[in-house]
Amino acid sequence: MVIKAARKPALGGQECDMSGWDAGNCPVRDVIDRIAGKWSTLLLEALSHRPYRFGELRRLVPDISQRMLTQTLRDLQRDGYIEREVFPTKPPSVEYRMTDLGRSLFEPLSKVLRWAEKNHSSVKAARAKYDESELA
Amino acid sequence: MVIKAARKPALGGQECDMSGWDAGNCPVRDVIDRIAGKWSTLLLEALSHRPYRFGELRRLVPDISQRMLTQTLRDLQRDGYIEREVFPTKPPSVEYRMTDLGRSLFEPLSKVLRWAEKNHSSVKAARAKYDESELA
DNA sequence: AGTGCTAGTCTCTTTTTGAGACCAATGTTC
DNA sequence: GAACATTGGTCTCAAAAAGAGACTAGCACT
Repeated sequence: MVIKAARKPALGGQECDMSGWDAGNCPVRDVIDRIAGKWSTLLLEALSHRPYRFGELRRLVPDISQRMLTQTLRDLQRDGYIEREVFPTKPPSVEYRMTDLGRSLFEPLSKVLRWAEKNHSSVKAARAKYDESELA
Repeated sequence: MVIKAARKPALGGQECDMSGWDAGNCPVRDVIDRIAGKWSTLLLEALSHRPYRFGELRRLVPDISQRMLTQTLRDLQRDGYIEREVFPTKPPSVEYRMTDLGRSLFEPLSKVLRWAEKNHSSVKAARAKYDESELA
């Protein structure tokens, strides 16, 4: 067929293995989908430094809504990355702190964060280039 | 870590200086927000193995809509992680392949993916525990 | 002559997110 | 002693994003 002949040969010459990579039902997605949220990494980053209370996190991340802060914290807690402790103070305060599991996740995750920090300019350059070529 | 409350946005507009961690305006967020999408990591994982065509990716990830596949690929391309090449075959085919920048990103990212794979059971256990305690 | 392939786009509906009011109990201020 | 702020949320409604599915074009195959 013409299409196959004209196409550039694929790398490796081996059909994708995909062993352990079930797109529809894989464990990786089950975990990643949760920490891939817009706010999850941000909160994990914050809580990797030290425990924070709800209001502190809210001030720390000014553009998160209370609703999403509550929800994201609850999701992270449910997956076992952070703990929630209520202190019976006068207005009861709530503290969130990272668990061992969370710390273990944050170790590789922080490397992606550092990559992002380091390569931000390359990404911005790529965007500028793309936007310019699209303009034509 | 020092938390600065919202100050008057001066010339630069940078408000939060938390030892290199600017919540509101930081390069890390600018990069992470894009690769934190539901489908981004999945497509990067696929394209890390070998180049794929649009339809191949669609079959590979059956539960992505064509709309989101197009959009996610375009975002990844815009940020410079993947390249798009059109082959003038009879029904024109389009191939997507990872760039050097994409590969450089995928190196730390793949470690998170492997963490997810390895710790899936811990996360599932945490969820079960949480759900049970919530039920009470 | 009908069907399928290609890589999308367009529209419509459903889900997710954001903005902001509201809560109850206490503490501080005037 | 009345007003107002602070605690960690929840609730509602509007806006944005995502999903489902129809539609496109030219050509190959049957």
